[in-house]
Amino acid sequence: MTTIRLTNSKTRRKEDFQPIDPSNVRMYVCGPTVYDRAHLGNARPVVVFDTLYRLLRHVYGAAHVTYVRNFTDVDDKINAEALRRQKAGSPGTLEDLIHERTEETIAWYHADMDALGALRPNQEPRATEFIGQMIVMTEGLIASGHAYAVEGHVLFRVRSYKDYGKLSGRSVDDMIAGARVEVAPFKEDPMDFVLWKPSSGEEPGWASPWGKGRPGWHIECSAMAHELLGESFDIHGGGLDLQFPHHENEIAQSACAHPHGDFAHYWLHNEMLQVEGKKMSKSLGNFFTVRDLLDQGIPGEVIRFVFLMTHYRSPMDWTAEKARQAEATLRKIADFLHSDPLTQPWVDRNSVNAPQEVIDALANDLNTSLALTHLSRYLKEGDYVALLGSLRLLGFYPDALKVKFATFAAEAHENDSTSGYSVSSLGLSKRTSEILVEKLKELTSLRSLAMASKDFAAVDALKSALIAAGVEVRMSKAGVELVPGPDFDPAKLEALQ
RNA sequence: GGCGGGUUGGCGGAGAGGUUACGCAGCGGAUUGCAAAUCCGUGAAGACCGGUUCGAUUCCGGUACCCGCCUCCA
Repeated sequence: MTTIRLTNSKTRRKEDFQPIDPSNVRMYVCGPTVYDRAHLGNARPVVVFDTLYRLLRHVYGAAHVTYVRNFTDVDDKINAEALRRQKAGSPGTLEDLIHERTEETIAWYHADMDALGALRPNQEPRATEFIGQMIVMTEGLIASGHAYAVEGHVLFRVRSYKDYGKLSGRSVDDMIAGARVEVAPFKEDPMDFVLWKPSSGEEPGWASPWGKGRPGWHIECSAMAHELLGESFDIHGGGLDLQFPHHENEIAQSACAHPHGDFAHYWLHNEMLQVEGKKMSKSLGNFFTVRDLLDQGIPGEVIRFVFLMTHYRSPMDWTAEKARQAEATLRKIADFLHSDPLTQPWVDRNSVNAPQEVIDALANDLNTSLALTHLSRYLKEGDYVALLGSLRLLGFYPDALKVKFATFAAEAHENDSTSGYSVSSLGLSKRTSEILVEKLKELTSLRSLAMASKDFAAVDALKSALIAAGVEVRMSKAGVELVPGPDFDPAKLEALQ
């Protein structure tokens, strides 16, 4: 069996992955706060852990992996948006409006992440469905002396957990020395963090032993991971920015609440995303969502491919140039997949496996970049089976690639014995195809005239016009081919009429 | 200030203690009415200083620079 090796943030080492129970490998990944469309940075951990999920399913069997990713639907930004809508006259209670907002955001999230080829996790719990468990856990922490209630708040007593700071390599004393946070006066220790806080009149809240309130951010993941995966599970993932304080606090809560378990055995953190060399931020004006890219016509497969080009523990720079390269490669792959079926070996697409070297690349701490290198080689060598298996493992669907990326080609060919036209059309309208064929005929006849007269002016004029419309023009002894490229604009083509 | 990560050829980006990464771009050639596409070939690297070693871009230490986190942003 393939041994998966993963860099464990907990030990700062690359380790052999040994599941607690190979018949039920369990992974928890911190999901989004559902207050708005997912931005591109949100998508990186989704693709990273989707890749790991697919690898785990490959190695242990699809039925033996449980992947949980939460939706954080308790949040000040959600409340603020709901309140804004209420004040703008939307009907319904504040709770209704909050629910409406989170439902709509979750639907967007699903649509956007589906477009990236990410499998849905086995479970996607929402914080609001686990408030009871959070309260029970908080009560337990108070009872065992790890937390204290004060002024409607419940705070975790950081000093009560000796390993606090171990995951992120920080000491409580150092952090206090360098702290820039304003400290609430009722905290015993400046680093103590909130498990429960009171809700004011217009904020959503739940009844609790400490009055009407809502949970702190960190407790939800501890409570849901415990409920769905148990006291100990295998992998906990998320973005590097969550390592501190979020994951540190999760560990502290869980370890103290469930002293017999040891929470997550392997912690994985993906590095952050940049855009054209800079941090993506609203203030720099380089902030965009996954939906923005999709709407610009950049397919999800391109986004996924660009992500996979960079190792997950390196910062990834999103650039237009990378998107261009990724798209060019996907087009080549699609053209190859779309080539004459008779030249390709017959395989059952749904069962073909990736070559071992691709599995090995992923098993070596998710070396997706190396996996893509292998993939390019299969393309170059025309190894249909290896390519198909690799695409599947990496989360690309051959049929979708063909529809989105395979070239439409209108081709006129002639030789001594035959001449004719062939059209292969995917994803273009009938009208566009017809115009393309018309232009092809026109170009072909102009060209034969020019070949005799040696006056190529008319041919070149038509050729330039086609190129301007984003259509690649290929002329050879065998005939003429028109291939709409990435910049193809049907409107410009039609204007040539 | 504290903590963590990084620095590979024009650009992107891997592996491996000694032997070509690879992709894009470039250059040369084949091909073409001209191009495009395709194919063939090709130059170019390991921030800096020191150590370990027969040998380091790869291991260890230091320096410089860059990035992130410490602010309920993945």
